[in-house]
Amino acid sequence: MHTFINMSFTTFIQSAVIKSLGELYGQVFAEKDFQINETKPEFEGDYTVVLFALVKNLKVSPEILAKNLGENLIKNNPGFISAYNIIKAFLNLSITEESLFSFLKKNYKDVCFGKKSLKHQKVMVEYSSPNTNKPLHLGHLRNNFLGWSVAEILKANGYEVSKSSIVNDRGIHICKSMIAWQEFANGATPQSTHTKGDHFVGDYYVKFNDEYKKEVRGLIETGKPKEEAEKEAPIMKKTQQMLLDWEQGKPEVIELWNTMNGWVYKGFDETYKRIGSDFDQTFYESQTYLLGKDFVQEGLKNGTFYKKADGSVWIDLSDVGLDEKLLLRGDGTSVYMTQDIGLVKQKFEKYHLDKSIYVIGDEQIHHMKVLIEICRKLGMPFADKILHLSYGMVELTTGKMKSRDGMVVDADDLVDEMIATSKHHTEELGKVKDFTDEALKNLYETLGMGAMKFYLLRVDPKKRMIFNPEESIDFHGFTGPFVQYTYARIQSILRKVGGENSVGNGQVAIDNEQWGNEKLLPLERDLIIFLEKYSNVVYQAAEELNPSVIANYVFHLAKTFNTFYAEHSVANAENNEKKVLRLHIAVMTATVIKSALQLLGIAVPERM
RNA sequence: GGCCCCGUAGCUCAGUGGAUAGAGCAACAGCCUUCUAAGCUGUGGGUCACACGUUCGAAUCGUGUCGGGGUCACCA
Repeated sequence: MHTFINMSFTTFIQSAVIKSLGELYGQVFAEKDFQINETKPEFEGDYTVVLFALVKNLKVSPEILAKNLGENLIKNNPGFISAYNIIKAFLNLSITEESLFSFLKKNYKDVCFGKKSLKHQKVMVEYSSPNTNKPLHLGHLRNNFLGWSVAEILKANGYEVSKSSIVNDRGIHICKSMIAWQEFANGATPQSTHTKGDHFVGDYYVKFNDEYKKEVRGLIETGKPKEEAEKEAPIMKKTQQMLLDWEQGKPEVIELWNTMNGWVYKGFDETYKRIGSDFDQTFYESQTYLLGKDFVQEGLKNGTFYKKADGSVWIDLSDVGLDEKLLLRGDGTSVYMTQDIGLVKQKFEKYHLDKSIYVIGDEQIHHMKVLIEICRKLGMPFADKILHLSYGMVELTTGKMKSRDGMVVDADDLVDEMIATSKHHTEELGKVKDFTDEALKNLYETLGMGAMKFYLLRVDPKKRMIFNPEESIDFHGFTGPFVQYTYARIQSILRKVGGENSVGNGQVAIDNEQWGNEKLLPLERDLIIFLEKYSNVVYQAAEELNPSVIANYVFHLAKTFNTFYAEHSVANAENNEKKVLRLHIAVMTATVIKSALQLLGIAVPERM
């Protein structure tokens, strides 16, 4: 008899316990009535049923309940549960080796292991969303990696995902760098100065702020109050005039705007290519900022909005604990919120989304709350399908990053540094001296980006994180390269065993070998049990929109394999059965590592 | 001030109702004629901010206090 388990072990145990309890006590329980945990390493067993809640409910002693349940579980599932033991009200269950073997045989080289089939639900993940007045920095990297990874995780769970970005390409801040360029550049261009376009424009944004501060200081010295000085600084006045000219479509302003944005886009494209960000749709605020005036009229008509004496339009949200919110200025121009609602509406109508996820920093939690509430009040059917995936700011040990003051960790610089560091480490170790220049370049990129992405994704998104620019990102321990190294070592084993024909994962011919009679050693058992949990981890990561769940899992997996690797030989195992078993474990570990890292946007090297 | 988030080892972080709270880094001591030492093993390091409460059981839930951050724009 062969027990074939077509669900996760935990799920199977859950339903088995429910069935047994029904037989024993004639009562129907749900999953929430008891807990299944993994058994602590100091005890015998693989999974633990925590019985305290049931003891209370059934009014029996823990010992008797555990004994009855343990025996019934074995009786009903002899192919799956081999033994039980009881400590206090913890019922520890051991899984049969037969189940572990059949699990391994079925899944060991399945690249889709852990992923779900299509569920016909459309999700849009909006991320990155840069301003076109400055280059990307460390905070944007967290956003980009998060958005990309969450999209992959959702795909792995069967969602149809499209990635989008809204480019913030208009407004007063864009005019600031335009004015500064007009005033100080003397016609310089990225080409003439050999500067990357986004950096070139960003430099003028900084220049604007320097000049503005200088002017304000000057005005204060002539006796003007600070507030007045800030309003009257000539460069600021010019900028405000430029914004008006832009909105009226003044040709020379539009031309300059197009030129400078073009420079920035060229720079962004380069960076996006290096960090692996891509988008199925790109929205430009210059094309969407007028959206939303229609629904304002509608809202006025049905009484959701109201007009003040100066003609401005508002909504009152005090009934849900929020303030009044302006939607249209007295002069009829719209604000950020108005545009945002217009774009949301357009997105849902055009793409028929089941969910729209916004990857935006936690400083905008309030804004998104207001946005959703207004949609709800307007009776928009998608109001509750909007999700704000908020993440904490990346702060430096020296404080917050400010583009205005140039106090930032620049994305391009950091990428360069990571790649240089991986080159340095690789050369020092000298293991890949036979690589071609092309292969070396790829390896440096794989490792450098791996270190960086893992570093930013291993932390719970909603927590803010602190980056110390003095200490560069590590390549040892809880890092991307650590996990990549485990993968490369497994490939090395496979090359050794598979000989010349082996070109990578799963290429060793072991499908037809006879094995499964040798008793499992503890580390072998741990690895199989841990591999089995991958499906649950992929599911959990999607539920929580949290890639750190994957990062933590894959690190633990690599760590466990490394311990196993140090203790037991695969290629020179005690006998052929052991060798075949360990090859199954090794191949599956590599398969899961590759799959998990892919969900984080990280590639794996065959050698390193 | 109102609302929201956070506080776990020297540092960076896991752990959200279960067994003696875990990793990595840093420090120290070991391990390369045997599948890659970017690795492995071990040692030291904790009033889980504090107090009270709920519970058979609390880092985890509730209330309060202290400390840090965010936000409450006719900026985006």
